[in-house]
Amino acid sequence: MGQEIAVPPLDTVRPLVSPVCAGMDLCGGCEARIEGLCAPLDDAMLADVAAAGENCTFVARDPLFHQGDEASHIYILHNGTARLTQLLPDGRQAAVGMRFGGDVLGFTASRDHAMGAEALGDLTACRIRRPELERLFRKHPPLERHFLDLCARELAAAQENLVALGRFTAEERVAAFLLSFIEARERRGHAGPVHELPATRADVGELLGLTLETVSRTVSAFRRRGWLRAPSPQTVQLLDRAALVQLASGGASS
Amino acid sequence: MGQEIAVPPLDTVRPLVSPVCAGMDLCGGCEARIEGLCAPLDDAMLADVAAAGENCTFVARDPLFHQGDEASHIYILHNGTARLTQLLPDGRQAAVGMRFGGDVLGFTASRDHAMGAEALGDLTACRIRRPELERLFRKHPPLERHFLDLCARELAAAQENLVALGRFTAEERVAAFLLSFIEARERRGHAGPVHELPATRADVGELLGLTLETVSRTVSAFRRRGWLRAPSPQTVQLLDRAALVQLASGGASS
DNA sequence: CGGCACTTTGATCGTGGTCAATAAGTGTGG
DNA sequence: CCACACTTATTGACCACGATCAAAGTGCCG
Repeated sequence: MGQEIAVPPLDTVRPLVSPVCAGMDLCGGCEARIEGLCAPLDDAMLADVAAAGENCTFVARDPLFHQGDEASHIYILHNGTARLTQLLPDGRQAAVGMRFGGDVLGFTASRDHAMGAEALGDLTACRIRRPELERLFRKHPPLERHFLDLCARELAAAQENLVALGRFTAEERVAAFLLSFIEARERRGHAGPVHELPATRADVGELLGLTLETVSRTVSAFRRRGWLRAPSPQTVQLLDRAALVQLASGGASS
Repeated sequence: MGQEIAVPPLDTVRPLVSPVCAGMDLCGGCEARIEGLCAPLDDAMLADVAAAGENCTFVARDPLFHQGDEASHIYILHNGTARLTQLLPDGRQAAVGMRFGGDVLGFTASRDHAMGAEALGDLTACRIRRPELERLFRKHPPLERHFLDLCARELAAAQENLVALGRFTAEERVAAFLLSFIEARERRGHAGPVHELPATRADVGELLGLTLETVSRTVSAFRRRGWLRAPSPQTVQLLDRAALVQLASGGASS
């Protein structure tokens, strides 16, 4: 937003799983401190935020909150992965995104959560009551500005995803997902060439508007083309990132 | 956001074309003053905002700004309709949403606009330079809060649309579009049973991730079922709103 | 009247969904 | 240690929704 804040440089693909500016460590102990990303947050403020937060832990498939619950807290993820989902009246389920250490969840303008959040694997977070957050906003105006930046970035990410869901083929979506996921992990310091995928094929399908079979077939196709290895179904290693980037960006030269 | 602000009551469908809380008149002369919607904005602040704005007018298909342009201004729409679009490298185009009087366009955290905006028909707006907006934020902290609310609502709307694009059938999308569009117009005081649609079938298709032929066929199907009338291709009148709502909400009982 | 942009409708095709069978992995209890 | 149940992944066969290609039809403006 204001102040000519630079967009992180390593964003080669649309942020399909998590907004760009994640990883601004709001209350210490987050898995990744990303330096120089957004507004510099001063230590006194961070200490206040940390003091206001209540730590909590979750295991795989624990809900952080349910769709329809009153939005009484916001959550700041420390370690682990979560996903945001919405359930339709007839039982169809869609996922809106994945969130990682440093991301903020459950910050909404409406009284209730329009979507639920659940942990994918072990997860630690801290949560802050909404009235407490309002108090922090009043005490530290830059914090409110920080949330405005966060919100604007999440919005931009969601709008890019709209384009992907509206116009991308299955292969383009899976490529975009893999790249976006791996970049989000790398940005948080997970360097290894082999990446653990904390989501089932069904989870990925819900995120991309595809069925689990299509996700499986598409990953297999990428494997056959030598674009990636999958030592196990839950791990991936990219072998030809350029080919995937080409696909994932709505490739001009296909 | 904070302060227990009520979500507008007349929202029966997901806001597919425009975020819920549009229509908060930021600089006078807007086609619709919507009372009591969000934070009450005090007159001195509104006067300052109005003074900072520069009025501008557009005709059909004029660009307000292009994808990739530097985000030097934000735009507050007064009258008319605009749409946000993104062009993919290979020429595919997607639309992210439609915007109406009272909506804010072009407010982004990155230096450049990730998407373009164009007028659909005659349009009046006022634009404010970013540095000027920053100055207003400092002078009127509630204005910054107002933008945070706006942004959070736009985010929620975009995320709902993600679910629609990921999981809805063609008929569900078209139904959701028609309802959302008509509700947005009604909320701005356009009461009549017959609504002018300032978008071609191709425009609607780009918004919904469908082709123009599918949009046309779907509208025809609704017409045959007696759910709507279309005195001309560019006008619609709903005859059975309940049936459309049923479809558009991801109907449990189909 | 001609030209043009948009819409409608039809015919056909293809991507991705659905249904189903098998395989592989994981944890539990005998 | 293996048998068993259970979850997840993979692959195949088939199908359907919506895309694509094509041809009229309609309204508007010069």
